[in-house]
Amino acid sequence: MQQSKRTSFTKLAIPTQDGWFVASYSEKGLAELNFPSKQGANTNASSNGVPAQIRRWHRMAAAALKHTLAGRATGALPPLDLSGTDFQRRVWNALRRINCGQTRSYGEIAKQIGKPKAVRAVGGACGANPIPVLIPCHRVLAANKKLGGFSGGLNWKRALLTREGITPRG
DNA sequence: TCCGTATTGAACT
DNA sequence: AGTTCAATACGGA
Repeated sequence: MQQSKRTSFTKLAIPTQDGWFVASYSEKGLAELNFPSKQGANTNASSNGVPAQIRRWHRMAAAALKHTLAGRATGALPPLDLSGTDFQRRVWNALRRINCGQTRSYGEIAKQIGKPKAVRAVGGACGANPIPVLIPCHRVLAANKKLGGFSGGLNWKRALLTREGITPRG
C-alpha cells in the first residue's frame, strides 16, 4: 500500500470575523491553513467520518486562530504536519518563536537559523509557509521596517500587524 | 542548470 | 530620499 498517496486532507472550516478559514489535517496533525476564499470552500460539511482526534485538533486550531486574529497570543497549537525541506522547517520553527506584538527582519531570521546570508531564501520559505497566521509569517518585516510581502495579500499582513499594535512603514 | 524570490546594504544620483 | 545593482541561498522546472 502506498501511504504516500494521501488522497486528500480532512478539510474543516473555521468561522471567524474575517471569514471562513479552511484547515487541512493529515493523520499526523494540522497540515495547511488557507485564508477565506470567496467561493465556497471544499470542506467537510459535517463532522461525520472525521476522527475524534482531528476534531480535537480542529478545536485547538480554531481557538488559536481566533486569538491571533484578535491580536492576542496564539496559545497552544495542535501538532503540525509540516511538509517541507529542512531549511524551510527551520525557518518556520524560528517564526513560531516571535511573540505577539513583536517583529523580526528576514535577516534576523536568517541569523537565527545559522545562515545569516540566506536572507532571500528565508523570504522564500516564508512564502511557502503552509500555515499562515498560526505560524506568524506576518511578523517578519524587511530590514528597514518596510512591509515586505505576504502570500495571502499585503492587506492581510497589514491588518494582522495593526491588530497587534504594530504600524509598519510604507 | 537556470530562473525567480515576501532581501539587503552600498553606491550613486 | 529615491534608485540601481550586485551578492546570496534555496527551491522548482
